[in-house]
Amino acid sequence: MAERDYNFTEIERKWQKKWDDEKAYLTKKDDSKKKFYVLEMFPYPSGRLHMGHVRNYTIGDLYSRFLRMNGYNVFHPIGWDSFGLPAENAAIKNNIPPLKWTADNIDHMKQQLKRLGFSYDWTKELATYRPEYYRWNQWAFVKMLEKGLAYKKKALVNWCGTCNTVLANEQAEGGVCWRCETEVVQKELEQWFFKITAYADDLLKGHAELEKGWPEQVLTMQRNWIGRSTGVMINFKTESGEDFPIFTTRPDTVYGVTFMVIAPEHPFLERVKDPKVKAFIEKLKNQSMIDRTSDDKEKEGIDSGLKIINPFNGDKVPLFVGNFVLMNYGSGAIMAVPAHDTRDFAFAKKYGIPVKIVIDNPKAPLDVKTMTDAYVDNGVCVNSGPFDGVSNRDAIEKIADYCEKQGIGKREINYRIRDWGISRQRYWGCPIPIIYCDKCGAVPVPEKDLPVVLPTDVDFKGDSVSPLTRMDSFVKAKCPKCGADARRETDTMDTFVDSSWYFAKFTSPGSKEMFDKEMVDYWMPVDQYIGGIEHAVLHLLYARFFTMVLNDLGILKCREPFTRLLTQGMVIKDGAKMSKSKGNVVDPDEIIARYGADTVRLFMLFAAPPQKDLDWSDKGVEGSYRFVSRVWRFVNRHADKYVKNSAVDASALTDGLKKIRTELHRTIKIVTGDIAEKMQYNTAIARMMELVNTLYQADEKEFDTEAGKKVISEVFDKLIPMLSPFMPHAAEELWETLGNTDMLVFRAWPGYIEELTKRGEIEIVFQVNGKIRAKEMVPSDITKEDMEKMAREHPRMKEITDGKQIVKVVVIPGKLVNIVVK
RNA sequence: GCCCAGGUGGUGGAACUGGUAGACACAAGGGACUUAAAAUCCCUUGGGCAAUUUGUCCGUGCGGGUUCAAGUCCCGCCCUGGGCACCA
Repeated sequence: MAERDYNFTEIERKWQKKWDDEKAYLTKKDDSKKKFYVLEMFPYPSGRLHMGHVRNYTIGDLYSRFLRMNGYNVFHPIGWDSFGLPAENAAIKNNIPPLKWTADNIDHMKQQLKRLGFSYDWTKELATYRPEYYRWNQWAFVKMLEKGLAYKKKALVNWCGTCNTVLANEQAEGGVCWRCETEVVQKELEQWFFKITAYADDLLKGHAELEKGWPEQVLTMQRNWIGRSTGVMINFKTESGEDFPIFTTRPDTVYGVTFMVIAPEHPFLERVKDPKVKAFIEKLKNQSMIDRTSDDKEKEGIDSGLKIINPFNGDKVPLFVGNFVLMNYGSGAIMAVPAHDTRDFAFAKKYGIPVKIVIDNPKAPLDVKTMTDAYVDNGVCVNSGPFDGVSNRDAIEKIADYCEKQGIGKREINYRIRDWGISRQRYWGCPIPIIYCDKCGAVPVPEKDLPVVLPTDVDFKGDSVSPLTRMDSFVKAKCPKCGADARRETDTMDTFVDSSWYFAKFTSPGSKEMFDKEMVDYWMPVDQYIGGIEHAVLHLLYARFFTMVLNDLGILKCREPFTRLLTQGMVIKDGAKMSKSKGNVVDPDEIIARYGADTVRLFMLFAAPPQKDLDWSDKGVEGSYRFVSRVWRFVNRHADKYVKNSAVDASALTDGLKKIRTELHRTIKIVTGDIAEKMQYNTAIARMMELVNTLYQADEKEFDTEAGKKVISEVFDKLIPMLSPFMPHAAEELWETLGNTDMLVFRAWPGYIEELTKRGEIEIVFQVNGKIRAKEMVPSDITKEDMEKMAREHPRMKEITDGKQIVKVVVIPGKLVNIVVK
């Protein structure tokens, strides 16, 4: 048969159109099948797809196609996370309206996704910048307001001077902006917050459900971020008898308090008159958070001159102002026990504060004079009044009990996580549906008036102030309560709000309610979510929070949105993440033009397992192309021998054909396992490459025999469908070449016959004292006894063991014989 | 400092619950085809030593250990990547 060129451009276009025409990926509710929701994190429409996207979506697509072929009703949608700063920055810089910029980018990237042949149900496409989407942001906001889960407060917030907006704590980790890495400063502003702290415990408890399906690392990161700690709020007293509460996790050390430390922002300090202390407080307040909390920063403090009284022993101790105490955790002040806390110890040494031991080491009694560091291990209470002699572990509970009984304190749980600040002083986002009235205050926009539409006829003056603030037509409004003239909120929502529920919206993008109940109940939760690990405490935490809130509102049936999570590695080149600044970006379009989408997809799956970083290699891509071409050539060369559904007569096979058949069935078995259980696509491909190598090495003449034709037909019937999730276009074309009229996308995943996966002959190893001394081919059904006999009689083995005493013989069936001699 | 993950040829990466280390691919070398090149197909390829088939020793970050047998398990260290780090 004449060999055809592998014209991938034409082939790929042809099949993309056919899939479209046949509505191959359209999804419907179907109770006869098990549902499976596969989702990749939706992209921000930055303008062009990058390799990270291609990898992410290829992994999801492979899995979707595989599951579809295995009889699942697969839901695989895609959309656009299309609010956010880049659009606005582009507007300021190039004078393109954000709406146009965004819509154009979406158009372009959509074409790119289509060119890659991903099996999305495009009828479910959504974009967060559309009013019909974000009106539900607003609706949810109002609901949360009603439930007390959204509120406004004046607070110290993270301000990024480059982005000109406030950031949530999760977005300012390490004191820098998550987007542009500018150092974040603290500003006091009126801001809207979501009360994620109310769900801190739920978010932690939910982890139990996720342990099977989420990477341990992500759960750990979330656990650390939430930072639950149990302790006691103890009421110390000021000299004038006022309460001075502090939170501690170590009530067992309360008798060892020799000073207290308070945050510089604490209102309690307003009474300080000493100018030296006041100056110090001002200095600290003006330091950025990164300065104040960076690890190499020395702990600094000053004696405020005020004294605090310990309710346990009446000790009167100095109150210091310290740079390391945080206003927004606990009560903004701490008790300090230098003898048993390393930080307190260092601070006490620096400022000459006494050290008082209250937990002694039973094995080696402590001495204040010779201590060089705090004693932080367990021990026995001393100098602790009625608690002397109690082990400090027990004392923690006993002293907590005592506090509660005496009314000088109570048990409390504190969290590190703070409420989620969602106000952004930017234009290109979802308007916060609030109207400010002088009489009625902040009034939510009534449901019937939603959505508050973001005006698109805006004028960027080139400054970085949100144009909304200057737009009278937007700002001026009537108070929904009293009808008086009022002002609209001009801040927009954090774009992480948009992405906190989009996965559920895919189930019914056009619904009249937030979701179509039937559809959302049917599809949710997402069974397999795929994306980068960088969202571990951002998107993934927010989305869980939102899902819980919507669950409590009765809108969602599930409480956890993502049953399983795969965090895929980055695509790197020359040892670094692909980025414009490093100049190591590879453009997907170029590679598709040169090798075709199937090759790109194959390479993405072959070069590394999904969880690991993937090293881009031009040569490696060529290798993938070579494989696609090898398959192409082989099938075309032997297409004329294909007989559909021909039954192989096992007894009529030559050894060569038998081997091919065994390898075929083995391959199906291994590939199926690699995809379904291990999610290890690189080895699945390697295994198929081996099979193709076997086919090439076979004696071609055999394929012309009757038996040969049947074997080759069986190979095609199974190999080509098996390849189709990896290289869908080429597989369809080859399938059609064979004269088949059905499409592989509707075909079932090939099965295998267990009996046929067993090789007739296997190689076993003979060892002496664990060292390999000989190898032999034997029938695979050889008995243990025969193996041992062969090993003992093998001339080489005899030679080595000759004259030595055989201590023991270990036989592992089908593997090896080890003769142990002395 | 603490908690994870990892360290395997020149390279990316394989190796089931301990049982032939290096699958598959890239690169390199050789051969076939070709006027030539590309493409393609085939072969070799962890290192050392000796050699005719072949034999033999070393080898999965380092040092110990358990075991008939260790990349895999245990103990101690080194390095890389990631997370957490004044949260009281």
